[in-house]
Amino acid sequence: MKLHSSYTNELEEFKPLVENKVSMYVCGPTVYDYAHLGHARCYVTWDVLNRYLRFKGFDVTYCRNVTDVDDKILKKAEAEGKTPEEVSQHWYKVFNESMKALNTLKPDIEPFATKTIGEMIAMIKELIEKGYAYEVGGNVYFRVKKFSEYGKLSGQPIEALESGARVETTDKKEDPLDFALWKKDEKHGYPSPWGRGRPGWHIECSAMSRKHLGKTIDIHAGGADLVFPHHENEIAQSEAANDAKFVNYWLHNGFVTVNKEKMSKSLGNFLTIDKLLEKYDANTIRLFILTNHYRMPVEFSDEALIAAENGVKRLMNAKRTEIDDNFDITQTPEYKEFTAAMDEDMNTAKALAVLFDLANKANKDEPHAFTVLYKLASALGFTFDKPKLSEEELQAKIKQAGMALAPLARGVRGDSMEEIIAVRKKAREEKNWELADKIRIALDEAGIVLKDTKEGTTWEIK
RNA sequence: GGCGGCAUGGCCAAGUGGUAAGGCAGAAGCCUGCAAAGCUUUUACCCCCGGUUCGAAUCCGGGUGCCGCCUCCA
Repeated sequence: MKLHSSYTNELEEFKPLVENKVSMYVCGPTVYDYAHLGHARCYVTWDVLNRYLRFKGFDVTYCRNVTDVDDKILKKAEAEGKTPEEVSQHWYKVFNESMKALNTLKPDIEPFATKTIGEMIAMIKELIEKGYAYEVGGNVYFRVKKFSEYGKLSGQPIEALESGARVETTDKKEDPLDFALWKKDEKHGYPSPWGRGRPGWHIECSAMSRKHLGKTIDIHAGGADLVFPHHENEIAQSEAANDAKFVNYWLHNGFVTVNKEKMSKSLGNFLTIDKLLEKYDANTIRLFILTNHYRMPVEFSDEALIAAENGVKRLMNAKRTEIDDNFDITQTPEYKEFTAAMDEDMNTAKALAVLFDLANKANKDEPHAFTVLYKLASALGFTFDKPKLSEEELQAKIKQAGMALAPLARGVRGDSMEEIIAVRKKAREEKNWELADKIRIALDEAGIVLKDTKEGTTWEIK
């Protein structure tokens, strides 16, 4: 499999450190607000990588952190009169629900920053001992110029960074480029050798990654906006502290855009996952995301989501057969096309074309086509399960239709689908098309779709 | 200003040297009592100008337009 490394800016053959095992770290959310479509894109993209590597037989350890110590959390807590813990716990729960609703696999390890403070402090101490960091009045900074390879990920010459660096008037830093490892904070801080304070954002990932996955890992992924400074700084911290290469494959996803502009909190042009899920299901959002290559920008629009929704219908409407687990899909040309596409830096657009091809074949009764479709689509995180309705919800729908029908057809009580279909069948046999159509419309309005086939009439929930 | 990316039919998009996958939308036909679903058919001078080549959407040079990062940000 080839992956695009942000580090070399080239496609590279993926070779894990340990054969068949993959360690993968994805920068997780700062939990203080709703996640939006941009976040969904990120986490769905890496969910697909995670799933696909497993599908290929790799033993993946997927770690995605939760940043629960941050200025924004403190600010929110203050504004709402809550503790920072209450705020982060609440929004973590919301985030989790969104991820579940999007049908992403739960990471194997989901470390919290607040539970890794000890490791962060230890790492900062190591950096100070090695001369890569220094303390000034309760703050600790990383000495950027000391790390000679600084800028290698973002491709920025150090001079360029220097001229653009922000100089704060109150700053006690030796150099404007230096960034904080530890910030003094008497009020909400944690005890440390430098007094009470909080960790800087970058050290969190370095420490959590080392704690859970080791000094050198296979894959580190995240949004393209994290390249600089976040990932650049992670490299500096980790490699300076560990004397070892930090990450073998740096992977970055592109943004979701609105009117060609990046969707972001600050621009206010975002759509939360919550809101989105009210209108579109997880498959639709996933198809919308996977239609584009993960490194390219994706332009959001309702038109695009509706197109994705219709595409999902095509997949879901494929003629279903029993899944034959004994059938070896790896010998099929479709499997080969699919994996060839995915192996080429996750060419999901091409992989999707194979899925549509399989749907067409299933509809033409090609044997095993649905089995292959089901398995390949599942590898991308699509689900063929219908949204589950409780018995009560289903009864409510049937009753709604039954009530609408009662005045039209004597004897219809609307107790069961069998009864309603039988009434319609009789109407059709009597060529009473008007009644037959009204029954179909009433059911449709209640969210139940009828399909007339040679074998008889079937129904399903919309 | 520094670094990086993108420009393919109405919309989305694949495609890195041999005359353009796929999806959505549209049109026509089949099927159907009518539908829905499905099946079949159907629309491209690949941003512009040069160059290399027998041959370029694909390589090189020069333009034009758009976007991202350089500050918290997926």
